[in-house]
Amino acid sequence: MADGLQMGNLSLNESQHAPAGNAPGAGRAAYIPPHLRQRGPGPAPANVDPAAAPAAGFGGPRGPPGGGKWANANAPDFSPRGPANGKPPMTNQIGQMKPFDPQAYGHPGSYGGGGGGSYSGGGGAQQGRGSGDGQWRDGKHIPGPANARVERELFGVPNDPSKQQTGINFANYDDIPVEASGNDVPEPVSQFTNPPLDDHLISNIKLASYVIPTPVQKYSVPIVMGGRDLMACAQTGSGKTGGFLFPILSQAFKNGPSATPATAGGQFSYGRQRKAYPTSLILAPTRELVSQIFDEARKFAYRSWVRPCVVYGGADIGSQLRQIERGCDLLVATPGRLVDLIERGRISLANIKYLVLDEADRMLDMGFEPQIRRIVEGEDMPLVQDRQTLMFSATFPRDIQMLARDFLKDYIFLSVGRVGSTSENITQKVEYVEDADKRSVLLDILHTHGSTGLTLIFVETKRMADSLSDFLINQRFPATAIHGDRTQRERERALELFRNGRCPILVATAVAARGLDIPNVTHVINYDLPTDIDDYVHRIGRTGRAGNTGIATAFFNRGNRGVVRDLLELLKEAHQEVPAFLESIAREGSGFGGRGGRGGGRGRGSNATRDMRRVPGGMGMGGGFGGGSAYGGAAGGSTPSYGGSYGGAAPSYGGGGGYGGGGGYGNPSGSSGPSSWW
DNA sequence: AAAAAAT
Repeated sequence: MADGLQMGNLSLNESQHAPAGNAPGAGRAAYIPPHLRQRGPGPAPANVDPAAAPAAGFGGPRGPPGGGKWANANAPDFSPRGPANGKPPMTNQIGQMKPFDPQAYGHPGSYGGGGGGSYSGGGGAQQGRGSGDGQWRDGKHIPGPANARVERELFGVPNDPSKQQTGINFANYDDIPVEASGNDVPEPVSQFTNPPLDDHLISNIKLASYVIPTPVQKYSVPIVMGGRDLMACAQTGSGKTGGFLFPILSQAFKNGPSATPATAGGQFSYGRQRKAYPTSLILAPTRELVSQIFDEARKFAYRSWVRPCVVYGGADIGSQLRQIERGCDLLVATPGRLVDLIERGRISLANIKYLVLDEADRMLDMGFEPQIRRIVEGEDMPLVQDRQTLMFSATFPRDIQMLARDFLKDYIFLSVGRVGSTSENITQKVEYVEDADKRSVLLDILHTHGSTGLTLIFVETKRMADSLSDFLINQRFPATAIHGDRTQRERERALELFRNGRCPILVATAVAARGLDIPNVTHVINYDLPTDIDDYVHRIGRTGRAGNTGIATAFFNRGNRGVVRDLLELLKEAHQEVPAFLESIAREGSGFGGRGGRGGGRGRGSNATRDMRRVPGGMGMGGGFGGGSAYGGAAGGSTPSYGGSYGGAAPSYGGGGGYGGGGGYGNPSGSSGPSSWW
């Protein structure tokens, strides 16, 4: 529709996206299978010179920088700032998740019928988006002008409870144990100071009212800034997002943009170049999570030259394309949509300096491994030694360990205490409730619990989510629902209604189980218990965040006896009260093995959050899969040690025949079998 | 078994 018009309009400004400069290795595109990679002469470099690291990525010239060209502080500012937030006029564009805030979002109506009309109206479309509107000029970072309205939108007004800060300096954080292992682990930092962090970033951190780094951040900042790869077992509420955004953005602010590879689109050089070359890529499993990370990125990129972008499915791709065209330095994406955009030739990964996989275990659970491998190994992403890779995962099962081995080099392993066990911020209750009684028990709880805080109710099916929220609404409770069969717009609206407290009761399926950081969730109710204890851990982790306390109630009956043992173990580990019926049902089950399908490995192999590189047989099960030969005969398939220092059995990269042995690596059962190994 | 995710 108005697409063509807008493209045309933009083209005037986008020509500068034409490749400039000459990036080494830009021609490399051929897929190199994992088992042939990283096999250079001997171990990967034990350490990367912190000073040298950025040189590979940021630092090169990039014509007029993306930010500078249209969000130019010097450019004449005609027009009121287009879409109030300066974003593309789309209805379900990420970040537009606050439809009720006219101040922040202007007049949504004006984009409805008019389509691109108002959008293409001159400079309006090209105003700063409130983030990433600074520039890089003459080797210097020139932050854009301050903008009170944008600041309010991004950071909220001081003391606004609806913008309660999350993931910040609560004394309780000191109780969260952190374990770092690997070669030459850098000393953690204790404050947001320069050095090592860039001043502009620090000022944005201050605007966001972050005072003291969380434990993850204390470690991740020096690790990432030191050029090291990272595998972190941590939850979102632990400040994980800042953990990767801070060092990445700080380096970017300090070193400026990197060169765009010259080859890009070289053989298709007709027309203008509309391909974007982000320097940082963050992958996450769900749209909502990606959206949330993007919102954080906008905060910390405020007034900088770095332009954050977001892409995900279910939303209009046209507006996402336009967004990307206007400059895309840091891209937050779900895997499917990213692959789509790569196929369309609109995004190249050749310039990636930082790759972040967030909620990696969840992404594998959701079957994203092929897409992730394609993105990381099958496109033009720089090789593992030419980029920095950070993986975050709540758990560290074998398939994640394998991913870590393939994607990371000489990484530091960080383990942050898991929600619900090491922190006792969450009071867990388990009640015996038959299915038929669940509704009335729920009503009791909702009546008693009062109106303070938000209540998140988890159910197992989408149908149940709808019917339960209908039921609650009929009972005059302000409820709404979120699940995968709702449209993206409905999902975002539901989440926003919940966040801002208009609908303090949210009925959700697994879509909301992980990663979402919603302040003020005081009560999580597992109306239906999940069959996987990891899911349970994630769900209750939606409360008790940022050092606050929360309550988690679970309805348990015999239909849930599959998780009874894991649940029992978890409650004990978290020093929670264990109801007698749980103990006795657990004993009933022990008769026939009690561990249903896959119980055996749980809690050790599957839930592991330890650095498995030095654990003999560490990849979970002693025998490993494929007869133990999958990794060249390494006992238990433990991750190869780069230094070869963990004993003879572990293959080191330089060791001849390390991978050869069983020939198992490329074997499908080896690379895709982790979930079916039992 | 269900859910999520590109169309």
